[in-house]
Amino acid sequence: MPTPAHTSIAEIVAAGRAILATEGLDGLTMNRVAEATGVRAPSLYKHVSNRAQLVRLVATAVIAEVGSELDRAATTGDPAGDLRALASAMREFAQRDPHGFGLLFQPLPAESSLDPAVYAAAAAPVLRVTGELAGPDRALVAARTVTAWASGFLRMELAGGFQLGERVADAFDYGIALLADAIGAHSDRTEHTTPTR
Amino acid sequence: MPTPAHTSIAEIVAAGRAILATEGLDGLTMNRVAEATGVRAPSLYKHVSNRAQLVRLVATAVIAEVGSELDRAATTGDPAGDLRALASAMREFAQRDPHGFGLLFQPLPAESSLDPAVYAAAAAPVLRVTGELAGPDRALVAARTVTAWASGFLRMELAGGFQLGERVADAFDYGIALLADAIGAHSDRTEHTTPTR
DNA sequence: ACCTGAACACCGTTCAAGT
DNA sequence: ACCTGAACACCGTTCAAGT
Repeated sequence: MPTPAHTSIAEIVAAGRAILATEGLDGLTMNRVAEATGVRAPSLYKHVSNRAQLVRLVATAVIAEVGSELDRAATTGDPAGDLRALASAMREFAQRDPHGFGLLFQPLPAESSLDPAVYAAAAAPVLRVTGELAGPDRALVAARTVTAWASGFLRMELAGGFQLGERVADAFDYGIALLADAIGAHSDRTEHTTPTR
Repeated sequence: MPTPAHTSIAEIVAAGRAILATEGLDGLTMNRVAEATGVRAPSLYKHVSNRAQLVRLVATAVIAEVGSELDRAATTGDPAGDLRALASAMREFAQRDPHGFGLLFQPLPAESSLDPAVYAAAAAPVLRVTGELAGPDRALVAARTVTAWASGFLRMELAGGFQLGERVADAFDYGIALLADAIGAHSDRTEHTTPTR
């Protein structure tokens, strides 16, 4: 007589997501997840192949969350204002859930990267706004520039990497204003003589 | 009769640094370091207080290396060219030693951050170049913007985070050209009516 | 078909005992 | 004063045995 499942992949990932937020990546152990799902550790292997895959699924869940918050944030109407709103939304996420944010762009065990569809959905609001600012041909390179800057800034901030004085918030404001201005100025939409060298 | 030391803190950190490069952070175990220094794992605790401190010392060594490479890179004469050279030097380091690079800005066990003097030395060449581009008042915020962008970009690249097509190198070139232009344009040195809003 | 306890190889770390 | 083996509590993971 088959035993009914006491847990599920969805419950396991949700438990892992919660444990990551409260206890960090080191606290995300198979035993801890098993305890949270009311099962023993070996049973988890009926649902995930190993801890690395579980971590990858949790990271995908985090990316989906960030994407939906970005989606809600970019509603200013003004593209430059939207870009600022996107950056602020990322910063709020990072400060609310530093462990979750820390899992983004973690060089995960090379085998397989994250679900491309989830990745694309999270990138969509950024691409939409940079497209409005820079035009369609430069939307992607501009989105990569903004995402790289924001993720790098926030990671440095969370890691305590700004040690040389001055207010960190000033550097954040400077950075996003600089990027919004420059990306708009380099648009292929408003001008056709491009000022690149 | 006292036993002479078979190893030293310098040898331990150097061994850890080499193991990090070849086997990654997960491979940097106390046993592995002990083996490389010709000693048993418990003996390491006469020289470091725990693995977290050893990892922190290795991270400090990595930062020092990056700093010295940045120092050698910024020799173009032209500030914008120097900024590009700094970014390229960081990219070359990241590609040559992804595990070492990955340890930069890792949210380390909060207790103590890295040695501020080493950190300041590594930041110095970036600050010098951004100072030439943006003027002394904006040198720090500009340096933070460039460092955030470069570290975020390279981390995303190493993590396989650029999944939406187009050449990654194009996005890198776009980003550094945009930053060099914009930081120069926002200088408090060449103009006194600042175009910030 | 899923769950379990027992087992294995590995961690980091402590500590009494050696020299 | 430093090094060692033995031990402890913990990992991730496998597997035969239960239902």
